[in-house]
Amino acid sequence: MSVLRAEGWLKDQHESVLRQIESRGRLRSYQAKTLVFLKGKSLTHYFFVVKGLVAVYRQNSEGKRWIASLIGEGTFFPHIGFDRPSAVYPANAETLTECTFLIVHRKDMVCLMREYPSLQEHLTQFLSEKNQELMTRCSDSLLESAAHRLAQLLKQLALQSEAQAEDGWYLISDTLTEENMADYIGVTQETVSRIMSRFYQGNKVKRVGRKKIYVNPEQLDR
DNA sequence: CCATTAATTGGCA
DNA sequence: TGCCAATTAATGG
Repeated sequence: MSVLRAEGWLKDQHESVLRQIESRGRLRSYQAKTLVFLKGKSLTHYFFVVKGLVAVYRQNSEGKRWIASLIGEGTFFPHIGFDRPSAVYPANAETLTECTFLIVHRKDMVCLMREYPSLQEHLTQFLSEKNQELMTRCSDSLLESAAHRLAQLLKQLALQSEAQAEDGWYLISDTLTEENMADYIGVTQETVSRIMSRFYQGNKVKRVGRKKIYVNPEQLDR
């Protein structure tokens, strides 16, 4: 039954609300690197991430892409279209890992918002936070170095996973490839690799195999 | 063990 | 920094 937990975006929501959302959605699993929706297509569904990680991105005609936002467990996407029946998806979305979503029709989502004011309020707050994040990322892209942007991303992932912290080190496991990070901060994967090498040498980041990345947020700030 | 995919490195624009 | 090429390393059957 309860696949949605009161964590992440749904934190502080009553159990009854979670169940209502669940009752109006259907579960579906996707393999890694699967397209979820395309930019410009009619916005018919919202996706709650029960498991996995998704990239919402735009791409130019030459194939270069920019990840506008990373969607992890406990939140949903896209973040627009609640007000307009004719809304279209604002970007493409692709699973970076194997994923499980609770998929809800746009219309049902709108009804839920109306029926549960707490959800509506939550959404407003959530959107304003996202707005701030986006502004910061955009200004960082123009004002800060690539190393700084990568550091911000790693810290965000570290604190977000918040699972395994030990003496200042956080584990980020099995999520982003360096290519994903590159698409997120707007550089090539070679550049990410070189910056990562500097982080290893500066004891800001450690790596075990290809999958486990340990981050030390404090060292990263120096 | 092999095939595939990811990460690293050097050279040059 | 980006782009290309070559190489090495890890991962998943």
